Amino acid sequence: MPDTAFSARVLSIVRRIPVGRVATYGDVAHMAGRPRAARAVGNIMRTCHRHDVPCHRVVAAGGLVGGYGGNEGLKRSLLRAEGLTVAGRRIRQWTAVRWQPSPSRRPAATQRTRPPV
DNA sequence: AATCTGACTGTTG
DNA sequence: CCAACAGCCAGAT
Repeated sequence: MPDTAFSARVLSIVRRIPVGRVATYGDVAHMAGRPRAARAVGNIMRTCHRHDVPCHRVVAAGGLVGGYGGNEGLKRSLLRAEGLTVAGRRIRQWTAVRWQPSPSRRPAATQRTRPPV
């Protein structure tokens, strides 16, 4: 994947997603400044094989697991290994595990690093 | 520059 | 709930 400003922003954002939390392709696109580039984010994830980028924490809209290079089972396993519960293609406790870097004005105080199990 | 390709998404039937 | 469709976007040809 090329070394563009967009992909660099996307990668740095994905790297910040905490263990046990997830963000949608659209969320990442929005954080990267391209609200409608969800599909492009998916393409970046698809071609990013860096071990320091937790691409399995980037999921589809509505709490769906989404794709993973034809190995969605592995993606589910990785998410479960981080404490998430996955039923079929859907992630449980969706609103609780969805990562939002700045939900309000006091991120640190309200921010939860791990889901309430 | 034009076209094709999807780890996407919202709408519609 | 599922499938088809139509937008959308960055990257690769």
